[in-house]
Amino acid sequence: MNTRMADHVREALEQMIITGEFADGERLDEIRLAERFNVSRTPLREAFQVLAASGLVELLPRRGAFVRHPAFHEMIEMFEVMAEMEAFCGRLAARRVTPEVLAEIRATVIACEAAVEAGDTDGYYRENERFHHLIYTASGNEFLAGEAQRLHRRLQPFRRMQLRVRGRMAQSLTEHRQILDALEAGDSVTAEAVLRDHVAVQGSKFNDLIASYKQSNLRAKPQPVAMRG
Amino acid sequence: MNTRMADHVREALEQMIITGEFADGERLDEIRLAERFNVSRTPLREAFQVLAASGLVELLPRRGAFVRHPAFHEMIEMFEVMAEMEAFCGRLAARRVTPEVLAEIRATVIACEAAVEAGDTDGYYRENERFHHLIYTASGNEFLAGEAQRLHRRLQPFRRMQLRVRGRMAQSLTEHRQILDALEAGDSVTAEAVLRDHVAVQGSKFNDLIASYKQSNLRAKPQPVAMRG
DNA sequence: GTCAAACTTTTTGTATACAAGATTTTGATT
DNA sequence: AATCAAAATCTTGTATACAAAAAGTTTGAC
Repeated sequence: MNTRMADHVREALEQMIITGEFADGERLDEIRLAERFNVSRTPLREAFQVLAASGLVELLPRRGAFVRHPAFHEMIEMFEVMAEMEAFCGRLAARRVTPEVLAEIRATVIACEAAVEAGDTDGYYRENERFHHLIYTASGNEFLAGEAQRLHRRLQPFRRMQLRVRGRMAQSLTEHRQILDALEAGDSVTAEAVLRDHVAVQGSKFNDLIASYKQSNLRAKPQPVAMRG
Repeated sequence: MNTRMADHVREALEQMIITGEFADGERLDEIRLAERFNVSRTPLREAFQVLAASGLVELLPRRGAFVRHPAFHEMIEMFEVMAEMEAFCGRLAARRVTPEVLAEIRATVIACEAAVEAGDTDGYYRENERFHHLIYTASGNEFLAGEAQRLHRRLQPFRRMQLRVRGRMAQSLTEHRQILDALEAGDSVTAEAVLRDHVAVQGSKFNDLIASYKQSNLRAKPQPVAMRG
């Protein structure tokens, strides 16, 4: 357990930002937040530094901390990178995955099947997270796994939007099974290709994403180019 | 110009860590460093948070900030990811590069040729940095470019070690030219493949890296597994 | 009514103070 | 001499104080 207030505050703010509690460009008021979390400004400002490092807020010197939601094109860019990272994980995993991790992956696919049959979206979401996390681990490259997990986390809210689309869960499951098969067969080419398509935003997924992005409160407000970094 | 002491201190510490001024596992003494930089502990600690976020130091609650050099296998993992990111940049760049950026890339290759002929290692190093940075930009994916640059920066000292190896500069240059040709031809397959091999640590490069790693003062001290994250 | 200069209020960045948790030292005991 | 516990010392984490910069407000000239 971590006893540092700064860490606690960082986690809380991170969650608040990711769940869209602040509008894009909104200033994080040190004094109000300090009161709200019952801490002084010192740990709060330490939290700001970390949030800025992960890109969730932008620190303008002598102006303050401003929350920064990705513009639509930035989100597309992030998904493009995510797809490639997962594809790479899959390629490595097909060669390196251990029997233990493979067994765990198999278990999540079975759990996903159950969730789809039960129409349990939350359950599916949870198992889906576990599936992807395991793919990262299976790559046998801890650094890669860490980076993939970091980006995955960043995209969490947008992925959640996506899963709500009708029929998306069933299609996702089919792909999970294909990936599992490829890993079991040691087929790195298929594992890579299916994972890339699984994550990439293309075809009808693109239009679905536009729709959910517009509805969400994680939109970036359109701004003159000059104001953006 | 940034007037914040915290930022200045962060940059200075970053450079000191990257250039091997601290041993792996060494504790960063807040009081001594505060005196050295002529600041109080507050901005110093803000700098620590950012350094921790980028993995340069590890923050152990109520114990302090400890510098963290990558173990050899971690460095190999980072290069594996770097190779893949650059390969991806190359693939995208072959399709998306603008005439302006392509012209700049051409210019760096010419400058690299001059540096090799003059035996100017520093000059080559500088142009090499510019070349890779331009490849990232050419991908047309700003997020990808940012992440690639971040990792590139992290690997900076190890790459520098590598370039000192005899004959390495000339081989690097040949590959730069091949990459440029592929981009001009819009040949994404070749651009991707050559860039991957260009960055990847394999074959004789692996042995060279072992040698320079051992000599450098960026080694991680071997530790019982339990003590590592 | 508009604009800008001067003043006021807020807010940031940094220093300092202090409590609580680690670490080291000391000294007693075996 | 080795071991352990209590005391002393050092460090971290947080609160608070304060100077300087930014934002907001008033006043006055045109």
